[in-house]
Amino acid sequence: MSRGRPREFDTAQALDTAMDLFRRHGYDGTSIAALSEAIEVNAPSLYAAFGSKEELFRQAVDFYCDQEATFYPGALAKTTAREVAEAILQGEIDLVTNPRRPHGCLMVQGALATGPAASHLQREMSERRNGAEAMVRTRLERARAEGDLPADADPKTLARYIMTVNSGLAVMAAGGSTRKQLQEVARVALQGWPAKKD
Amino acid sequence: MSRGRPREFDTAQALDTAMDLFRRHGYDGTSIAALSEAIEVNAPSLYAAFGSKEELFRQAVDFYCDQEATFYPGALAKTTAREVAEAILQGEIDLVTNPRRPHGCLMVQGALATGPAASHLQREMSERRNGAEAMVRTRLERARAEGDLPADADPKTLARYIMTVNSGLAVMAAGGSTRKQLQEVARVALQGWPAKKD
DNA sequence: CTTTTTAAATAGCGATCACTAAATATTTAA
DNA sequence: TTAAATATTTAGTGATCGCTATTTAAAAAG
Repeated sequence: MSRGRPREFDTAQALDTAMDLFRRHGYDGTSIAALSEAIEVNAPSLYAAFGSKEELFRQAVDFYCDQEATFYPGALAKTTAREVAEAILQGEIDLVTNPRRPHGCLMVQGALATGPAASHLQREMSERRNGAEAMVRTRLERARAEGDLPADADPKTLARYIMTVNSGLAVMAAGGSTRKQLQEVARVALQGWPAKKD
Repeated sequence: MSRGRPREFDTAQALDTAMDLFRRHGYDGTSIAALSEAIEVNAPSLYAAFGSKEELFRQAVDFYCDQEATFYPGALAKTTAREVAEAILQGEIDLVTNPRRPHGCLMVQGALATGPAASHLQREMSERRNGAEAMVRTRLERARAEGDLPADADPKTLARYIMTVNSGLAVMAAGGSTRKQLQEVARVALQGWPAKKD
C-alpha cells in the first residue's frame, strides 16, 4: 500500500457527484462550497485531489465521457449508416433523459456559456463535441465508400446534422421533454436520411 | 418634459448591451460590474432603472425577442408548412450567426444552466422556448387541416423537431459553425419533411 | 430664487467566491 | 519507536458577488 494517510473518499464517487452538479448548474453556477458539501469532503481535500475547480471540472467531463456517454463505440460499430445514426440519437436520448441523473448533457450545459475567466472551457467543450462529430463523419465517409450511403451524400454535413440534433436533444431534455417525446423527434429527424441505392 | 434630472443613458441601448453580455457569458457569468462597465453606467443607476440583475436579464430577454428574434411572425405567415419550417430554420441561423452579435441564442445560452439561486430562470427560458414551439405547432395543425400536411403527420412532434434543431443550431453556432455550414445542416434537416399529397 | 423631483456618483454593506497556510491525524517504512 | 509521507480539519486569505445608503448634480414647478 502507498505511504501516508489513506484518502477517506472515493475520487470516482467524487467525480460522479461533481458531474451531476456541473450538469445541473453549469460551471459558474457550481461553487466549491456546493461541491464540497455534496461530496462530503472539505475543500482542501478537494484541492489536494484535483488541483483546482477547473481541473475538477475537466476530470468530471473525462469521467462523464468514459462512464456516461458510452454509447458512441457501439453506435459507430453498427453495420449501416442509418443504424449508426439511429443508435447515436437513441444513445443521446437515453443519456440526456437518464432518470437517475440531471437531464441534459454535461458537454452542453456544463460550459456552453461561462464568465470571461472560464471562457477557454467553452472552447474546450466545443472542441470535444467537434471530436465526436469528426468520429461520426469518419464513419459516414466509410459508409459512403462502402456504398452504404449514396455517392452524392455529404458525410461532413450529415455528421454535423446528427450533432446538431444531439445538442438540441440535450436542450430539450433540460427543458423537460420526455424520453418518449424525444424518440418521436428522433424518428422525424431520420425521416430524410439518405437511402442506400441497390 | 418629465420632472427631475433626465436619465443620461438610453435604456434600450443598455438592454442591447446587456443582451450581448448575457448571451456570451450566461446569467451567472455576467456580473453587475461587467454590465455596469459595458453600459457605461454606474451600478446604482442600473438598479434604479431595472430593479435587479434578474429583472435586467428578463428585460434583456424581452428586448431580444422583440428586436432580434423577429423572424417568427413572417415565418409563420408563409403559405405552406414546408416554407414555414424553412423560414424558421433560416431565421434561426441568421439569428445565431449574426456577425454583429455573439453567436448563439439568448434563450439557450442565457440560462440553460444556472446556480441554484437563479434556477427559476432556467424554467422561464424553457417556458419561452415552449411558447415558440406551441406557436409552430398551432401553425402546423392549421396546415394539416388545410391539407397542406398529410393527415398522418404529427404537428406536435414536427414542431418539437423544429425547435430541437433550432436549439442545436444555437449550440453549434456558439461552437464556431458558420452560417453556410448551418444552412447545409438545415437543408438536411428538412430532407424528410412530410410531403403534401395532391 | 426656492422647492421638489429625479438621476448620477461615491463609498461601502454583508455574503460568498476560489483558494490556502498551518495544525492535526493516520498511515507505512526504517 | 521514530521518522517520513500523505490526508483531514480548522480557520482564514484577498477578491468579487449583488446590492444600497448617502451625497451631489441637474432638471421642472411654484
